[in-house]
Amino acid sequence: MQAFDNTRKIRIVLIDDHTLFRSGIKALLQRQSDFDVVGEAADGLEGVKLVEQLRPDLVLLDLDMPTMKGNEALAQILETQPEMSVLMLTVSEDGDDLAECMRLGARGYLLKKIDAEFLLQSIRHAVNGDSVISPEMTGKLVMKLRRESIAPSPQAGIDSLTPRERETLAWLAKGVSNKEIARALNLAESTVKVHVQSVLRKLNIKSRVQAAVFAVEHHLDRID
Amino acid sequence: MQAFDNTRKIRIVLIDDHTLFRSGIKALLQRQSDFDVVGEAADGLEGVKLVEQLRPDLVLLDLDMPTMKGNEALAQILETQPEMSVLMLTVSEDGDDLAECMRLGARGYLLKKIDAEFLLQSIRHAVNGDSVISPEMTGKLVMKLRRESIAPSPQAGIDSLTPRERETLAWLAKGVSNKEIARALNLAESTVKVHVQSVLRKLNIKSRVQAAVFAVEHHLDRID
DNA sequence: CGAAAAACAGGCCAGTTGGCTGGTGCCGTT
DNA sequence: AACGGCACCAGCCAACTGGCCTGTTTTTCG
Repeated sequence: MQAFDNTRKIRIVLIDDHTLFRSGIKALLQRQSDFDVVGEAADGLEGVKLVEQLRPDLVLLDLDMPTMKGNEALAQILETQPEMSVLMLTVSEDGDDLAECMRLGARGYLLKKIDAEFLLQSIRHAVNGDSVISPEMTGKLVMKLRRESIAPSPQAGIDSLTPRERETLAWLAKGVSNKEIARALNLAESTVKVHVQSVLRKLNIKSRVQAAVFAVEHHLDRID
Repeated sequence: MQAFDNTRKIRIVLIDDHTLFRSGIKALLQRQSDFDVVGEAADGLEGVKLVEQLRPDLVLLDLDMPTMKGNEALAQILETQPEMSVLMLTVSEDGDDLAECMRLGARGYLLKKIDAEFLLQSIRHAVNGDSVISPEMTGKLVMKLRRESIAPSPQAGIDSLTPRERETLAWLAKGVSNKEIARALNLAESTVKVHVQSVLRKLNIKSRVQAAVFAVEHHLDRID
């Protein structure tokens, strides 16, 4: 279970745009004999560079930051260091934020309202390779799972859809008619029909109903 | 956040086939001033009856038991008391066990190797409506999520659907035409149309596409 | 039992969809 | 300049859908 060499301190990098918050967390972590905050950054861009330089054992990363959003920073960090333990530490209780970060490969997702002890324990879990999620958010993850538990589908064709086709599909999944989609996208109905046709052909399915189901199952039903 | 009336003790039922284990957990819980173990059972069958009699605030349920498996017991409990907080407490680190229990509606999934403090905290989280999962297992849940997919939604009209209408809806969600549904269910097409009409009316939606999306989002797209 | 609910069936009609052919213009690559 | 990909638009037609009508039979339940 103990995958981490516990004779060495856990080297941590802190990335958050709130200076005061960083100070507090840093003080809290430094009180622990086995933690060492080796660097901090106030935005994603700076943070990514810092992580690449310092190669810490763990990164605490805020989601809502200027210049580079936390999820982008997460993606960049994992691109060069796929095994890095990154714990998201955020105020966002949005299930989509949670899902996106975990899909990207975050080691955990913690809400800022957790208590100190939970944070400390979570960090230790994380460096040992476990995933941690705030209890308030676990339910949302379960919800995602329950919804998405049904789908062996033509995943392949999904990439071949053009932006316009995706957009049309998203509207289609709302259950509206071609005419209404045309009005929404400011197109002729005939154009919408062409797009729908393309979607059906590319996904190798037979009806718009199946297209709608496909869209829902692959989260393509949001219009951005 | 505090959904639970904390002036009252949390009434707990313990279901596990290992007597010694039950005794230990019971002793542990009784040491807490806010916990009260009101009943225990050595197998699922007995446990389900006990839960229906006692209506506790929370159930600790083992997965691996004789006569009735924990997941069956879970399903039976939730059938009569859908809001019951059931925490699975098991040795199984199988991701599929985890996923099945959470899909069925368990409030949490805890490994027996967790420490006492974590169990106590988890119980408190659970009665407050949060979901809890052993950190070692959270990663497996995330894995499931990364492979599968999404969707939130409202509507209580589900209950008003008759069995035949549900069946029709399930077929509808496959994307087939009324004629094909008729063939599948051995009905006249006109009958299928009536059922579809009823579904649209009862769910207060406008098109079969929306009905299909609804079915998928509510897991009504399986034909039993 | 008897009433109510559900399931079944046929038909009518306007509107929509699926599937097709053929056309225009734009853009980036070659 | 030629090419392919994308977005756009028009029109055709058979088939299907949504909505609504009238009924009958079966099931459910007080």
